[in-house]
Amino acid sequence: MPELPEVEVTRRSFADAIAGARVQGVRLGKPLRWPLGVAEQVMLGREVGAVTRRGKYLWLPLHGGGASGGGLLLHLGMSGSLAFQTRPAEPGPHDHFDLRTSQGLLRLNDPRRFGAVVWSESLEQGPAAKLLAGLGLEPFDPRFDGPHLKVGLSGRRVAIKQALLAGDIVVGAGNIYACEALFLAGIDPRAQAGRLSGPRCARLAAAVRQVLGAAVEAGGTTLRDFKDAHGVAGSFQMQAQVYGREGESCRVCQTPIRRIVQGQRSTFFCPTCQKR
DNA sequence: CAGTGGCCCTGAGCGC
DNA sequence: TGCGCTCAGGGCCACT
Repeated sequence: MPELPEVEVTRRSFADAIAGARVQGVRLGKPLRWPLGVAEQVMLGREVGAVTRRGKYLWLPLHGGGASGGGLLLHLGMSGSLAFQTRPAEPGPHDHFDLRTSQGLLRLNDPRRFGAVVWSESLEQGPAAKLLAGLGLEPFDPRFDGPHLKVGLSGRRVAIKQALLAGDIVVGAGNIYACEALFLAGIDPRAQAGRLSGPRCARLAAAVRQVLGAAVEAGGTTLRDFKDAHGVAGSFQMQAQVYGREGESCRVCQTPIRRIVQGQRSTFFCPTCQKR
């Protein structure tokens, strides 16, 4: 479900509300992708700091407790969402992590359980460091531009769509936004990554930033169940040009949108507007 | 080292 | 109504 925009929208929706809260307890449901890796006792009484995001991960620093550092690294996987409630409901069958605090309950709901909540001593060490190590630049980092993309893609024989999705050059463009960015840039998703010209790399870098930025502003994409931490749905799906539109006509040239499979993921594109 | 595919799970939708 | 199949917004890891 959540790509960078959904994760960012989620972050913004509860960061202020939880900042400064004291941890009062933890509840675990079924196992997520990895074990939490810390005893509840370690977190009790700690103060929640400023929630940050790196790629599709959220970092929830937990200060104090004598031992100083530490925090929780969260990932929403394919079907995860966070809710922050001041009047907590009973946990449902897919509520697999609760952080009870003095200012409300942060709850992870994740039917497929590809998501994760992992304790780490800091972002720079422990499990967090390892998980974030291979990530590319943030799309809104000024260093992410055409030349950076060109260098990252050089020598790669995979299709540009798969190279974007890999996240080691630029993070955050998942299956929806990779398709949308390639449409916006007029690039065929099957084009060989390492063969993209400088100008096309520049166009693609701009398109990635534009699509992700627009999606954040629209509150993310709600295909079926994405909601922010206060239960608000996104609306970017309304402006999707290609994703999920197989057989429908291109909004620019009326050619039917095609769906193909790349690396076991669906790709949607306009065979007329997007060129190799 | 780049590239490929399996796998971790549950639920929805569809054809029969 | 029920069954079996396919597909779904991610990404780690083993293997070639």
